[in-house]
Amino acid sequence: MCSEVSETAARELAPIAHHRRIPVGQVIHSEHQGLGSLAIIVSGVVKLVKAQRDGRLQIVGLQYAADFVGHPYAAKSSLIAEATTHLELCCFSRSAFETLMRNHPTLEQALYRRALNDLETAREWMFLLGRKTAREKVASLLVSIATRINRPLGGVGATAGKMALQFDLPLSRNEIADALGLTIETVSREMRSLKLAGVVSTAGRRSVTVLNPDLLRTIAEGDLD
Amino acid sequence: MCSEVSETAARELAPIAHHRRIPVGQVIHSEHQGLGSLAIIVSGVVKLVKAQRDGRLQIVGLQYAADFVGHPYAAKSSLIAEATTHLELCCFSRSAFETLMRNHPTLEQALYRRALNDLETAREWMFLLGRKTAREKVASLLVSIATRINRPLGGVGATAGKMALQFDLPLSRNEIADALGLTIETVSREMRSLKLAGVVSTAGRRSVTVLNPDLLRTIAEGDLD
DNA sequence: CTGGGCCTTTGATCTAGATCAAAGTGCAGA
DNA sequence: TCTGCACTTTGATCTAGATCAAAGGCCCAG
Repeated sequence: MCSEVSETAARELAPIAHHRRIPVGQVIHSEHQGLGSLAIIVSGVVKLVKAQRDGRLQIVGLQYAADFVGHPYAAKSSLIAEATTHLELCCFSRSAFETLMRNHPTLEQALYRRALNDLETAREWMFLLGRKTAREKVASLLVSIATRINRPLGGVGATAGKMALQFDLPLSRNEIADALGLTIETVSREMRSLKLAGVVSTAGRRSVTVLNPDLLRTIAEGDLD
Repeated sequence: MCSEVSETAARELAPIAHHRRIPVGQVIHSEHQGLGSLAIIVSGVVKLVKAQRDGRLQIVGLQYAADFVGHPYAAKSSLIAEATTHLELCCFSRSAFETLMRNHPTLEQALYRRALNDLETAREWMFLLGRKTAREKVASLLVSIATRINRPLGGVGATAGKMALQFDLPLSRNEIADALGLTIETVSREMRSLKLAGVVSTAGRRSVTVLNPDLLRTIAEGDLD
């Protein structure tokens, strides 16, 4: 059930893997004593948070099923990784994994490509944080979540750009605010505005239905208003 | 004169490298027709820009001497890379470099580490864009530039955290604004404020002298205001 | 099924930084 | 050395989103 990272290397990966279940809110690894392990997410969502002494927070990454959490070789990284939903992980000891990596170029290359993807995603988000309006930010997050939340292990490029039309937010309003560089009040108001515009509807605290995916994407891209 | 990327692989790298001089403002590669080449910066500064149809810009990365521009394997990346100063590059054809990479794990690993560094830097910047005040942003950029601008090829970890006390900004006010998610007027006002506070002084449009590096760093970290 | 805490929404007001508008001023070219 | 203009500074005003404040309402424990 674990992996699908690479082809032949997967066989050697399996023996050193172990499965873990993690409750909401638990910290996977924090600061640089993230010593422990590397992991692939089997199900659930992990947020990567950068925090400052004074309490300011910024979510700098969301990892979904099939994504990696933690980086081999990475020295520092002052990040906290925390489960935002119930989580199933497939964990590897860092040292065992790095050893394996050195012997399997395909594995190393797969990880390298993931790092490049993460970098691209981070830079996309930099544009959002620096230049988008609150409304565009909220719409963008919804598109991003809808596009990634239901993609199962394996379907990396296949279902590209396909939005889920109904899903549960993996984040609280507070976490959404910390992902978008906004306050929770502004997030709430922009959600309402999108509902009034008939773009989405909600039920309970977490459930979202996308009524007009094209419009949602248009708003997210800033091609409107 | 080119490289110092890795140890033994450097010998094979040299033959496929060629040197290029680039004037200010020239685009190195753009969108995904960045077909051309990968490059190591010998001297000068490159900005990585993400742009939207409506003209909004965000600088999502600055690359200095010894840094790589362009990523092997990278499929997409809707980025524009442009020289913000006069530039000397050491270029490699993408295909030749990738072939070489496949045969030299040390090279691949070196690139992987660079990608992880870029990722860490991008996430640091996400915090800045999402959660710092204008004053903190400007101070942070000055610290960042002062720390990197004079570090020559090779001195990666050695001079870590050491700020140059006098340097020329590699960016115009407009570029600074696009890096920080601000307007040029706000940048100007915050610069003045830092000058009035005796933290820095300026001469001409580009030259900056850091009068109080500790205070500058403290302001950047948000431990003060 | 029911009470209460906590997350969320909604409203009123404030403000950091944007926008609009005019002067300066460094600097490349004549 | 001088001149033109793009870049930058400075000032006045506006506004998107923050902050402050007060209900609601979801959801879990009992």
